[in-house]
Amino acid sequence: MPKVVDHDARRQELAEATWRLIRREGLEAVSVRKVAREAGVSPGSLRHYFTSQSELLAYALRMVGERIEQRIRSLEPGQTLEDHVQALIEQVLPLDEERATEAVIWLAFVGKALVDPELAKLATETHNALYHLFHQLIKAMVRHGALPRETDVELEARRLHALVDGLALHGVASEEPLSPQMIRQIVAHHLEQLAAKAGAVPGRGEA
Amino acid sequence: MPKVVDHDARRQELAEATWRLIRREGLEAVSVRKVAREAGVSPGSLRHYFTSQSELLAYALRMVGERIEQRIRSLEPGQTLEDHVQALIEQVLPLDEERATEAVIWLAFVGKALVDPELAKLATETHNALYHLFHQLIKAMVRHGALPRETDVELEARRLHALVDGLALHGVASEEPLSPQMIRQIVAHHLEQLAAKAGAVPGRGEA
DNA sequence: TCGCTTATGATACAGCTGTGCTAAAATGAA
DNA sequence: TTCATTTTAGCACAGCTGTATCATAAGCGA
Repeated sequence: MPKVVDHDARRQELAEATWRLIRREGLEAVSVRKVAREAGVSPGSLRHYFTSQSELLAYALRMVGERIEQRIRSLEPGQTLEDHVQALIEQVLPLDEERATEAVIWLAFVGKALVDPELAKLATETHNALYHLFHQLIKAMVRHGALPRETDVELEARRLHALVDGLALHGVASEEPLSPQMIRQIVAHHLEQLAAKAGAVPGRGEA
Repeated sequence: MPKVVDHDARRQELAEATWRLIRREGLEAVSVRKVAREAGVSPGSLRHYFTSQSELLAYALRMVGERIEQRIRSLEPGQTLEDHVQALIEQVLPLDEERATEAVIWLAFVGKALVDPELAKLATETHNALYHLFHQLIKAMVRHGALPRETDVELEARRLHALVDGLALHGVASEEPLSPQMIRQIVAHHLEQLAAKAGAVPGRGEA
């Protein structure tokens, strides 16, 4: 009989069990034994796939990033540029259970990365990747005339980045979290306000 | 010889030791023994001031809130309303070591509150208090004509709140944190942009 | 069939955890 | 001083932690 699942698929299952655990009980609750129990395997077996706990955690975090990345890549271009930008941003916001879980995991890791140099490197990678995305979005919108030509791209990218991470945080807050509707509305409003001056300033051509 | 310090002062010292520990090693690293060692007392002694660990943590978090609150209260009104608002917001942003420590503590607690119902209640209180402050600020600015009359106060308060928490997060990020200058600039820019339409729309009087 | 690799399960170890308990020390009033 | 209260220190308990080691079991090419 052939192997039911291969090595990588098993690692992914274990990572998903880790996600569920983080989502339910937080990152601190993640222990080798609990993850194994959650995944329905023995602790010794888990250890066969991940030599150390940090290796498991790093893998679990990396998979979150890849899942988001894949979702973004498979996003077909929207009607207008603004719609597309909104759709892109919504991929990293806790608008459904799947993305809420990702947000919780992400925030938990960032919190731990504040003091764990090992995870800090990984967290910084993801952080910078997201900033880079926002930077490109802003730049593209300026290029297409959706944003004023005098827009400070870095400033707006950092502002959008902070807003999005803040919304993610508030969207998964324990009590009375920000509703998906409100989150969407805030993002839309932010993009509108960004573009406001583009309409007000008629000089869209060369100076 | 009279008592060198009284009961409450001792509790405060222990809370500050807890802060230092959280700042240095994270919330997970907080154990009864470590806090006691950090404060230079025996674990048994610590237990005399705080019956349980959660009582210590709750006290430590509450004290952060009170310190911020006191800083805000002792803030003398700025030259313009915009300056005052900026100064208020800056009290909760990691612009120096003291406020960075507060931000780390706050974020650590929020992370833990995601899964700990005990702390969730306390975290929600602080969260709501900050939202309430922002709500009042926006409302005051609208009343003073610094913001357009048609401003959606709740929306803008939530947006500002998310932005501020996001900036706090990025300001204490492990590697290449957002610089205080950049944080200040982003807040100032946000407030300017908020006010932009107030100037553009001349109808400041009755409709 | 044999033999090798991979996978699994179980156990053990040292270390840390929160908390409870007990006895000593220090303090302050009588 | 004497006495009662507060404060401190230390120890013990049960439980959980990451990790290492080992023996068993399963899969699979020869």
